[in-house]
Amino acid sequence: MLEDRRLAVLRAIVEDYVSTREPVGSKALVDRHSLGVSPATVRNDMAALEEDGFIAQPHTSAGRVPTDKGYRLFVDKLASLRPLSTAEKRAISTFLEGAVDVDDVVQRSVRILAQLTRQVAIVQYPSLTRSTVRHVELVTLAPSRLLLVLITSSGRVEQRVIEPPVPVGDAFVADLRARLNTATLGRRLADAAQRISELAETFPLTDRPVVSVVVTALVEAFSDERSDERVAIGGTANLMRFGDDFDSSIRPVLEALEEHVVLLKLLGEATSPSALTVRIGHEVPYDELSTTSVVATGYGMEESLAALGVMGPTRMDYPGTMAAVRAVARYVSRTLNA
Amino acid sequence: MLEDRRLAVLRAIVEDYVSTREPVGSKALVDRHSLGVSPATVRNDMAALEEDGFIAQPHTSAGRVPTDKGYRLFVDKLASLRPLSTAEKRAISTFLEGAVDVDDVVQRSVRILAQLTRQVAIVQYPSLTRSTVRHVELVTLAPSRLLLVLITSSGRVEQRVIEPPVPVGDAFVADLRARLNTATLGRRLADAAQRISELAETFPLTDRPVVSVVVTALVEAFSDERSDERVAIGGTANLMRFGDDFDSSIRPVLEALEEHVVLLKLLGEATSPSALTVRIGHEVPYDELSTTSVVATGYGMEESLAALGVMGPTRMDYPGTMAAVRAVARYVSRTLNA
DNA sequence: ACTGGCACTCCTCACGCCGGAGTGCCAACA
DNA sequence: TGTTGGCACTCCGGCGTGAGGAGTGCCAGT
Repeated sequence: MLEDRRLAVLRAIVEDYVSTREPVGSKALVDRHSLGVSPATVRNDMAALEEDGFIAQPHTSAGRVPTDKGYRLFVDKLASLRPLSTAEKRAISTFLEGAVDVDDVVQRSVRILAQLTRQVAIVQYPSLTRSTVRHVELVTLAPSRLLLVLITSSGRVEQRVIEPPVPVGDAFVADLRARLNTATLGRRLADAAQRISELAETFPLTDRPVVSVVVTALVEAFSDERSDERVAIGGTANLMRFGDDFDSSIRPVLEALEEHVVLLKLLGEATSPSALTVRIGHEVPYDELSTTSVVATGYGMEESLAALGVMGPTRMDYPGTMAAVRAVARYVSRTLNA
Repeated sequence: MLEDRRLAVLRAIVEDYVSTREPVGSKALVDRHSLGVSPATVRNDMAALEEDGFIAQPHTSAGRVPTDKGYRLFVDKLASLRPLSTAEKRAISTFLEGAVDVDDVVQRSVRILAQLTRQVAIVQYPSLTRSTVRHVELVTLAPSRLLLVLITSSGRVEQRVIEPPVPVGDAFVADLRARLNTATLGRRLADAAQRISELAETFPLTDRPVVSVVVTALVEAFSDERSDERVAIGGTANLMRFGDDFDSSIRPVLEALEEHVVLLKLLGEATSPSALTVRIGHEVPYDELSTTSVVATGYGMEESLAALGVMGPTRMDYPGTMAAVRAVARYVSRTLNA
């Protein structure tokens, strides 16, 4: 009972602080929430919460502000995901359905996510590594110039221009193409790379040099992780709403946004599509971002798996943000799968 | 002589204001520049310049600040492009040479441009419309599922998945592929679109429905201007250096950066690779951006033409910025052409 | 045409004051 | 034991005042 009320007080503090952006005092708290007790009682609870490190006061005799630990408890124990309105769901759904290819899906996702959460949104491009080979195409552009095209089940297309050491005939190319396809079709990329490396050895020695360059290029395309490293960003203008101190709060975020490696690390741990990862303040693995939180999750099916999320001030609307991130991830997964 | 000195005073005011960010007074001017006259004389000149609308004072008895008109005169008449150091040239050159494909060139350009100018850099992806068809590939993914891949001379690849109304055989696909290629190879995209529209009519009536969807998709890919509309952005963190008012100065820029259409319009007029376009303050076609300037230019050869530039406060280092923009454009053109 | 001097304007910053919100503590009460 | 009202205390933040300084415009002198 006593514990219960303290948690209720913490919840109220978090909610008020998130919406007002100002330290919240005992009086204001009982006014705005029906806690059924007097301010004096609340003060006692606050003192206890502060003792335990869940809240803090910026200055003596100012209102209380949640600490990172306080937000953590709030997220873990107190927050129920606020379900999105059907209008919002519809918006996500129809907006994503308009996408014409994978890139477009990613770009639309980042927009809708930024719009829903009113934070900075980050979406990682789907990874190739878990997807499978849908088709390998080998085209003669010129006698000693081949075009290699790899199409994956995730809908991504990688291409390479290859210049074999000696000119090759059409028949040879056709044969090679057929063999490459039978060896790799439907396999996972890492698996397929293995297969074609073996495949090279079944060719007569005279053809080896040509086969070798093709295989090398293809293996490179398989393991090409550039698309893993790509991210789309949106909602930068929402940084304005931080309203916080310029230098200590916004600059690091803008700088992080330029460093895609950093963003990937922030999204990094969130690989599972089922779980939401929430990093609050100092839990974020960069000191400069210690006043920001990251809410992320994985999306996609096994064959094209990546992460998306948002970045914002620790003082953010966790229930709403978490719900939005989860919802967008689900719809994106569904869209990609269709 | 008298006119000459007034212009010298204007130049000095612009330079000082750009570097100090503070209104500049007559005393400070004669101290920092060897004008050979007394502050009182300078004051007279200033009064005349203000009369003509080239400078203004924020408050009575404060220093003078250049107006948009003043900056305009400065860039038109007074500014000599400050040549880049050889170290900077080397940096641009080697950095761009490391690029592996067109996308990479664009992304590297935007980085180097942001770094050199310390402003927000914008680079439009090269346009397809002037490039030629290098190869059209048609692949059977499933009996009634085709993949269409278009490779252009600019190195860009567009792909579409097509679902023909009836299943098609491999022989038919091969024939269609051959015909598409002979009809379009080496032609400009707009031209090629024309050809294949005609091509459709040479097929027997029974095949028309299938041919039709393929042709439609290909024409769409030809005329697809999405790549025209794509832009890369960098140096957002440089916004911090504005140091100006948050809301009136930075917010509109951040918002513009989200609206790629706006950015394209800003770059829009700059299509010629030879000329620099400088829009100062109110000359920028958006009211919200009336405290920012845009320096842009075209880049690339005829077959892949686009624009790049930077965006910053009107109070920017025009000589340096213009030189950097021009230099990067040249190096990018050279890199793309190689 | 340029210069030095001078009175005037007006911004900026520092200081000090005061009000108000909030706290902690205590004594009283259920 | 937990809750409540009262009370003295703290300290932030806004505001008016005043001194200082940078800059201007004007005028008379060269």
